[in-house]
Amino acid sequence: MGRAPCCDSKNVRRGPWSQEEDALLTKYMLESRGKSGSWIALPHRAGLKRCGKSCRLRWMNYLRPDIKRGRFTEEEDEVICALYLSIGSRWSVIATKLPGRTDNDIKNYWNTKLKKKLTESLLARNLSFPEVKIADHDHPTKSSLNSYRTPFQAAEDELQSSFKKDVNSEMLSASVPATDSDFDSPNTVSNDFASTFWEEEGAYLDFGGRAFFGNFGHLD
DNA sequence: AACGGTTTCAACCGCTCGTGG
DNA sequence: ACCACGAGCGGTTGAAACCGT
Repeated sequence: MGRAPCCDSKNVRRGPWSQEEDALLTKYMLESRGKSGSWIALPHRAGLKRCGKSCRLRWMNYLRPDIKRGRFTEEEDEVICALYLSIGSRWSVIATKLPGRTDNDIKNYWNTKLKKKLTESLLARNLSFPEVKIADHDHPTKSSLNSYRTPFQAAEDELQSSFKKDVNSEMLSASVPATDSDFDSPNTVSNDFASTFWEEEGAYLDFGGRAFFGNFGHLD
C-alpha cells in the first residue's frame, strides 16, 4: 500500500491559482490574523477547493504581505552563499536570515543563478566547488534558530569578545585576503582569530568584495 | 514574425519531524 | 513505546516568459 494522500485529490483543484482563489485565501488569512487553526481545515473554512498543503504553500510563498519582491542584492547573495557553504541546502534556515525572502525563492535563486555564479568565481581561482558536509551537531534545531549564527556572525561575535572594542567593517575586511597571493599566506591576515579560523576551517573565498569561510578543494 | 532553446519560478510530491493521544 | 496526523521541508517538475537566430 502506498502512502495515503493528504487530501481527496478528486475534489481539489490543482495547478495555478486564480485571482479569486488568491482573494479568498488572503481574505481568510487576514481576517483570521493567522489564527487559522489547521491548514487541512482551512480550505473548507475559506471556501476553497484546494488541498491544505497547497493553501499553505500559496500563502507562505506568494500571498503573505511581508514578502520581498525583486532582485536579490549582493548582500543577500553573500549571506546565501556563506550559509550554503556552512549548512548546506537548509533553505528554511537560510530564509530566516533574509527577512521577506521565502525558502522557495532562495532555493530557486540558488539553483538557477547563484550556484552558477559561485562556481564561476571558484573556477576563476582554480578552486573546485566544495562538497558541503554538515555534521549532525552543526544542524540548528528549530528551537535554536533564533540563536543560530552564520560563520560571518560567529566571526564577528568572536572578534567582539576577543578585542572588546568596536569592530567595524574595516577590521573585518582586513581579515580577508585581498589578493590571490594572499590565499597562499594566511599569516597575512591581521588578527589572531582569523588566522586560527584559516587553519581550522579552511580557505577564504573572495566573492563580491567580501569573503566566505569553507573548505575548498583545489583542482588538479 | 516564427521558431527553438533557455531561464524562471510557482506548484507539486514525498519524505521527515513534532506532537498529542 | 507506539501510532496517527498535521506541519514543514527540500527536491523536482513543467508551464510561462524570455531571448537569440
